[in-house]
Amino acid sequence: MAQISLTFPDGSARDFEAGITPAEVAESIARSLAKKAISATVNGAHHDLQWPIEADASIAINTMADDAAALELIRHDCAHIMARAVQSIWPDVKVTIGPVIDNGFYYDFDRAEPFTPEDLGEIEKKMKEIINKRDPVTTEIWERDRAVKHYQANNEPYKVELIESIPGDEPLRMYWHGHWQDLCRGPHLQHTGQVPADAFKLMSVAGAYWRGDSDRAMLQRIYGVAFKTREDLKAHLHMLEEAAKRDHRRLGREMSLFHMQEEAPGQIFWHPNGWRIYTTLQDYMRRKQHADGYVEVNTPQVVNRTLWEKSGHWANYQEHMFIVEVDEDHAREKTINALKPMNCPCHVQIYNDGLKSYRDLPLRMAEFGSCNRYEPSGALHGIMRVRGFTQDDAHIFCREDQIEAECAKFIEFLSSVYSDLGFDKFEIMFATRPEKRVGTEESWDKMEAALENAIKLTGHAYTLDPGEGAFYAPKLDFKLTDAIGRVWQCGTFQVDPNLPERLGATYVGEDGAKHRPFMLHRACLGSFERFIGILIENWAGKLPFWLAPRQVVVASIVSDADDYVHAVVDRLTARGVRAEADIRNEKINYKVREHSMGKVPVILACGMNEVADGTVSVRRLGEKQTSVVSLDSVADELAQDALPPDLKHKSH
RNA sequence: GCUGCUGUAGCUCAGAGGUAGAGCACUCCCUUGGUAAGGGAGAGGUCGAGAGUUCAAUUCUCUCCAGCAGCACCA
Repeated sequence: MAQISLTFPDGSARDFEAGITPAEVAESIARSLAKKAISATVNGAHHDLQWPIEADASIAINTMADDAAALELIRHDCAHIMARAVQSIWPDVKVTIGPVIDNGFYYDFDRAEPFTPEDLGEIEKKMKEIINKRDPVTTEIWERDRAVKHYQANNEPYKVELIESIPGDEPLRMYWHGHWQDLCRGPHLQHTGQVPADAFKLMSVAGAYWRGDSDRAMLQRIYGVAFKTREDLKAHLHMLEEAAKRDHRRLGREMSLFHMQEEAPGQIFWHPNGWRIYTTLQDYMRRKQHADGYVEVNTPQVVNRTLWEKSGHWANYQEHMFIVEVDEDHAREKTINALKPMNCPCHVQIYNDGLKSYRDLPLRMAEFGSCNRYEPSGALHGIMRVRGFTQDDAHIFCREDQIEAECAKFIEFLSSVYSDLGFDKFEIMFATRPEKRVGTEESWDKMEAALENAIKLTGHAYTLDPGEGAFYAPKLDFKLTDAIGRVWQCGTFQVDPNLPERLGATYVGEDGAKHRPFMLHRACLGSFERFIGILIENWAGKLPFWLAPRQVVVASIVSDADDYVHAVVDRLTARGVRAEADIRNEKINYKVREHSMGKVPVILACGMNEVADGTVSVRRLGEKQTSVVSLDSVADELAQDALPPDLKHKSH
């Protein structure tokens, strides 16, 4: 037997016979280690204890103390145990795949009847039984024909299809959890009892297409979460509750920001409070863009189909457009229009009106463009994914040699906006030429180099996203991270040589000849609607003072202070602070509770002491402490707080 | 769009084959209270829409609409 040398984490090495398994290695070190072992890391790869090692390697034996390995195995074994439980309750259910995902796992089943919430409880119970059996997990490599025949005989067509899609030179690995068998690349735990029986929970069942293809069968996917300990599970469930409390749909209702109703699906009825956030944000963006050299325009909502035919939207985007047919009696025919789903074709119309010189470039044309897209009903989600929205859209018309500078300028712009809005962390995805594309290699080289150099110029890190560019040019996507670690793609910067071509945009160059400009599509927030949703969830409704729809409530403690309350409100209003009076016949406790729950950042309480001294009692949201301060200094402080960040920077 | 679930008062939800109930919110009265719910009274609903079964439907069935979760989509 050949000898191999295995190197341990402490740097020591020992010789073993080739073909030894990590389980045997662990056994040779200590009995107790062999019992505790769950898997091995061999040459950096996650390795089953039962897989033989044939050559020299580095090896580490993993136990439950190794978080990454432990969680992966627990979740993966949980998926198998769930599938086994399902098949033991309903033997005719067909199994497919069951991978590990963030915090848990899922498994897709084919079953005629839907799983109900009660079914999930029953499955959980069965899973616990299986875990308590401590059935050994075993594995074998099978010949392809044998595996196919096996699954054909067992009426598991999805497994047959899976096998057929695995390349011929890859070994097919089978796993058994007790008598239950599954095709799986592994690794797995040693026995089912290593899965903590009190640290998993089946969460939900939902449809999912077989192989992610909407033309294929709809399967039933059961989602579960699994952890090492019951405490971890409880912490996770608690976190989900906290996340649900930030849900912008819930906060939108509680704070009376907006509502939606079924006569206008996917469109928003903005209430005064919500619209104040919207206009404050829009005013801010307008100032920022103006300061950055943009001109602002506005273009039509309803545009004849002929323009969409020219732009290519009619051919490529029609199913997402609201079509408006106007029956013009006198014309004896219908005029077909579409609500604009994007602003770009209209911006080219403004560009095309009159001759443009190279001296006009770069021309940065911005519009808070209201767009309508007929999104599939299942895609709608609160104000985050809607059918009517407004983009902070702009198109920069420029020469090819200006792309790099414009791109760098935009990255700086976006970085400053995100930081003003409370997002310090964002990521740049650089999407390069896809397989199906138009244009010469030389032009792709230039466009990609321009974007890459621009990023480098700004000193930001970026992630390459190969092959994900548009068919005509590369692009950058900007993803920000919110307060609870979720990632949102909002900003985008897209080079476009295509649309100017289609719509015949030109400029007169230094040589007196006509040239084709490039068009750079760019957005920072994406859509105001979605971005406000993100802001609400990021701040859990407690928006920074300058963005808060209701900034100050001045509350009377006794009604003799009512006149003073009004005077305080007037004083603050004059200083640009959004202040309102609460002189209702309620106790101060009641008022404090209500406005705290309404997420009003500052409550100023006024009783007879304050009236006498010309002071107010200040209570800031989230703080129990109050302080009595002179009205003059509070007015100064709040007036300063109410300034949007761009104006604040100036005044310092 | 697909699969499943849901739709009852402004909100959160209970309910039953015989045309509905709670808490909070709302209105009025009492109370003037010092930092997260003072007390009392009152008003408020075509039970998502349409059709069917039935003596009778908000309840059962079907269709549609909308919402929720996930999938697919996001040129």
